[in-house]
Amino acid sequence: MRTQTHREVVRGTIPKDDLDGGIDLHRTLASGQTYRWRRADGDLFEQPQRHPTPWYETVEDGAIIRIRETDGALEWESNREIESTLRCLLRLDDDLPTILEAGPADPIYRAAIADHRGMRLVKDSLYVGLVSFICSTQMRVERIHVMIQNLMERFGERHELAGRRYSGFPRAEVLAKQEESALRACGLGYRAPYVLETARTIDDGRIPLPDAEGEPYEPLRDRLTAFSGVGPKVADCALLFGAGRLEPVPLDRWIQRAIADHFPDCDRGDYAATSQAIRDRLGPYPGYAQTYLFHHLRTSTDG
DNA sequence: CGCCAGGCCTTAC
DNA sequence: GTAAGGCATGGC
Repeated sequence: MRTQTHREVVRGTIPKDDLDGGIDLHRTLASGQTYRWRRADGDLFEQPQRHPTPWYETVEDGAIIRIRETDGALEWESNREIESTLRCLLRLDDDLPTILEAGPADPIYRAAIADHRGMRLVKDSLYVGLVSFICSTQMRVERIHVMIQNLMERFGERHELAGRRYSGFPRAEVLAKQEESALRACGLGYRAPYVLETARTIDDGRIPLPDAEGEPYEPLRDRLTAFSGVGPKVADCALLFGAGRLEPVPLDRWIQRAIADHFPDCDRGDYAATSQAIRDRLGPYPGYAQTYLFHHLRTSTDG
């Protein structure tokens, strides 16, 4: 696989004053929404101590992306202009205070938004979301990150900028050509055949990736479950963190626990009905509320 | 050792 | 249609 070498480093800054509610990169990129970022100093999940933060790095559509927080701005470096890309990927145009204030009055939700200021939702892509969350089943966030980083390093498009190497998220047509054993070697375990089958299904066009912006949410979620390894929960995550839909409330173990403890009236027995009940309960931006609850419960329980 | 992790698939009724 | 079992793997 050839490495694309880029010569010119392009830089820019986005003042935090331009972002309603600011941004906290650690909370946004290490909260189990996206697994395609690494941190230049090592462990993505370690709390960065001071500003400027270490660089967070990934590749998007042929563009290397390096970002960090300073006291007053979001700084970026790349091989080209990427501000509009960043605005999309990190949802920088979302009005965080308005969105979060519109959530429910319940104390657990209010505690969640008070403790994690600046956490934004991300928007990878439907494809990246599907592959990432097929890998997520019965797996801890930190280990999903290892799996996806392995896939990127072994099968992603390679780039070089200023002497540093970067890998993109592997394309479906590349994954489709691999052997199952090669995916197992990335640590995917029993999810390897699911990722392989989904990549092949997309690559050969058996099931086209739907346009996730122009269709009603629930039929869309049900359609995605046609992909191997994709049930309602994985489909919800792919739509929320990949496709930019804000309706889904993925029901994982943590959220099911939160429903039992804090919203017991929303437990309707099966996934679709419970999901709709909690969605109606969480206000106009259910996906945002869910993500704050998930991150809050997960980080306050296991430390 | 057993239990858990951003569940899904297959099989049995 | 719903209910069990199986599934890889590492951390605790």
